[in-house]
Amino acid sequence: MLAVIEPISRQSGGARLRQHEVAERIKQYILQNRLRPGDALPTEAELCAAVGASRSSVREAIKTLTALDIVEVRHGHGTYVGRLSLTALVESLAFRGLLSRADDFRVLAELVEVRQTIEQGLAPSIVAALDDSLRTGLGEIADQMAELAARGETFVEQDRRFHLLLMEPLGNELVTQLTAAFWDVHAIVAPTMHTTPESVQETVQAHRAIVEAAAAGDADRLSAAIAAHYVPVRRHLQEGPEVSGPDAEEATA
Amino acid sequence: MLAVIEPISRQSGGARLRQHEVAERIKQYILQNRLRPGDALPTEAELCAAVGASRSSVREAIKTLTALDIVEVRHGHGTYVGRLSLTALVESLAFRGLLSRADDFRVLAELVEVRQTIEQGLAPSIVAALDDSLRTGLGEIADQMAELAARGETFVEQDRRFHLLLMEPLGNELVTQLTAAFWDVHAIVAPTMHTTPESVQETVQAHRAIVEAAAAGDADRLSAAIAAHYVPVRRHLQEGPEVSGPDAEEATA
DNA sequence: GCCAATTTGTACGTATGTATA
DNA sequence: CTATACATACGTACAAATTGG
Repeated sequence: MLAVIEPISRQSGGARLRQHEVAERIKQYILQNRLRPGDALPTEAELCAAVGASRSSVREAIKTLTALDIVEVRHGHGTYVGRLSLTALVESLAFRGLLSRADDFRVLAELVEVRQTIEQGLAPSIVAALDDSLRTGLGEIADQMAELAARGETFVEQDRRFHLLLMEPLGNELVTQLTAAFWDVHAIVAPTMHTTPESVQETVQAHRAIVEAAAAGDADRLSAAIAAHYVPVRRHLQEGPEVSGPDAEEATA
Repeated sequence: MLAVIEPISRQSGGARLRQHEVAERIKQYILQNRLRPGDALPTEAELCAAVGASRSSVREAIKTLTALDIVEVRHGHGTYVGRLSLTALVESLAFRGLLSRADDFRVLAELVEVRQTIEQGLAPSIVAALDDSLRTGLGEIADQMAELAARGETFVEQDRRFHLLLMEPLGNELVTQLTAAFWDVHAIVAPTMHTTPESVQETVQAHRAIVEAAAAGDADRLSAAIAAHYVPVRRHLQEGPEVSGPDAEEATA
């Protein structure tokens, strides 16, 4: 079972780091055995014996792969193939945004441009893949937003689900995950962004317009509605960093 | 200097892992001291003393942050703030692609759809930001491609530079980095993709058409040229996995 | 609920490789 | 070339979490 992993030759050409070699071996092991997310990996002790490295090196290699969600470790249970999510992208981009947040929101502005480009560009595909359940689903979320806004409450989770539901019928898992990732980054870097009463109403109306355009099956109208949706977001980002979010301690958690 | 980092209280609410706490402290240290990529971080020994953790925990935390390019370690020199690149996204997506490659190219097909959506969606902005140096730059790369193709050689690096140069004038660093990242993922998962003589010629012509459309300042024509550019790519992906690339050992390196 | 086995997490000491002065 | 500072690797011991009897 572990025969596929061969010990590392000390003098193997490139004098690279031990942990890198080990990480490569583990990736190869997953690929060659065609493992899937959730499948069990050898224990640390077995890996040490298999690749001929110390436990420290094996653990540091595992740490790297864990950060990329290639492997997943459960304390006291074992090591498994990870879900290969985009958590690494979220953490990396979020930290970049937090670093530049004090100066300006350039990173976030760029992110919004990417989000808008993707959503508008996929508008034709969205109307083509339209579905009754999707129509009603989007409508319900928009209704919930209006309700919550009327009560003076926020609707961050509804907003996230709305944009994910919009992308879901495309059947493109990467698009869905990128949408979620970008939304999460935005939420981490500027969580309390549009909370003024006016922009809340503006946002509710924008989502309504998107629902109606999608229901009408008009791609151009949908594209325009999406563009309008991001107008208040862009405006807040240009107003400067004084809107601010929580302190660094909580933001990175 | 290190006073900002406070020791970790054992009983601080969530009974989380040591290394996670340490990683958070390091991130906070970077944020609170407003460090920039390349700035020096305390040595491992100093970090140990500052957060009250052992070398093992500190090193594992650093490993996690290194994978996200939040910190960068130079052997025998020290630890520094990382460049915050998208290497983590590349590694993660590339491995996902390699995992599914044996079965199909679904992941890669999804990636191409995202690339095409972004490039087409930004076509209007590109023609708006057009520049003489950009025009000539794109033209030169296209010429090089044609030359190399005539000699029966490949032009992977030219292809990469072409698409990066196309995005550069937008001034959106995230778009540029995402373009590079997606291209790299594609190159890792399917490096020897379009090498049949016909598709090579097709690709050369496609890039020519993009240059001409951009030079003409016609956004719709540019969008169409980009769409045409991806047609042969999509075709190869649909043809199935038998085109194959290198074995797993080299692919993950 | 308790105990024991397995597995990962943390700590510490030591030696080695690497870069700088 | 020597000395110093630092990261890397190895090994051992123990703590914490999970599972099963």
